[in-house]
Amino acid sequence: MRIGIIYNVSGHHENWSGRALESLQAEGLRNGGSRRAVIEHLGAQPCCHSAQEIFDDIRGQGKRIGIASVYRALEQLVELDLVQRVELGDGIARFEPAHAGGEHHHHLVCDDCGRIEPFSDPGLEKTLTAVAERLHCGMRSHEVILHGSCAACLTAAL
Amino acid sequence: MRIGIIYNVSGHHENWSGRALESLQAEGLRNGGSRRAVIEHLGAQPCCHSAQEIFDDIRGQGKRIGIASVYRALEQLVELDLVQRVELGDGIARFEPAHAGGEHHHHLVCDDCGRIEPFSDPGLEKTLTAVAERLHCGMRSHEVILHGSCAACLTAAL
DNA sequence: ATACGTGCAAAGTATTTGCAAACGG
DNA sequence: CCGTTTGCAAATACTTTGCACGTAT
Repeated sequence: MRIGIIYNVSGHHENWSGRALESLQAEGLRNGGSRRAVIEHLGAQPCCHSAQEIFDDIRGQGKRIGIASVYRALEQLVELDLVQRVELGDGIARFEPAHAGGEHHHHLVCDDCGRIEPFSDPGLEKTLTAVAERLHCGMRSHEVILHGSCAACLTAAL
Repeated sequence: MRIGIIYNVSGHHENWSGRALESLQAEGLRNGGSRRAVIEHLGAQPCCHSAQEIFDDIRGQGKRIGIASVYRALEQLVELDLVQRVELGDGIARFEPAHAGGEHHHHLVCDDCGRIEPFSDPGLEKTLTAVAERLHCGMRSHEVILHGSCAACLTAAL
């Protein structure tokens, strides 16, 4: 099944791109066109996208870029904790800006229509922190995936 | 990084294999040697394994099996909700018996040593149910992945 | 000037598919 | 028997790597 995207969460960080570019500069990395294009693309997205989607979109803007550069940029950004890599169960890795504060979101995958719906829940975050505490593990990130039917498919099934 | 396994959760369902074989029979499916071998292997494992690991283990017992049969069996079992497919962030799909009752577990991935530690938490399950309720989604399964350091690596780092 | 960044093409893995032979009921 | 299941090999899909050339600093 093809997995698509539903944009329901509007609050993506306004200036994640700027922060990311600064972080790279602080690392002594240069500012070539491809990595910058990937960062700008990610910063404009409210939810996760695959390397292929990012590549296609950037090419669609008429820019010349290779898919290898997309993967290389993503790898570096993940390494610096600026990007979170997400695997939702269809064998394709997706990537989205990692937000430092409480703007974290998770994903609901609709097994009927394949769409991805982001959601967030403060109680869930608190519970996860408590669980990590109990396990005595140094939790650096976490990821929750709900599988089922999205609200739209549930309604349509009536 | 290579991801390995830590076996810390002992309570895997005693007779999952039997139930799975019955379900297949009820579906009118036949009982060939390869699918049965995959089911018996899964039933004996406390945590998730990749298709390649399952294949290697079955071959190691001297049985003749093709990796395509492993993938085909897993696909059917996932379809019937007898097996849960899990992706932990390294691009390899893993599979484990899906337990109907409350014996569900989740995964802590140690980013230092690569091991996978299963854990369970009743409070977490309740929170997830509540979240699904609030989202009005028909939740059929869910998956939580914690990334960080396992207790052993935290201790070693002192 | 020099080391890092990039595009392309080739290689590497994980997974799926085609097919003829083997097998279960 | 007849349709399912299987092993093998080939094909596919996603991702990584090698390398020569371009570019930022």
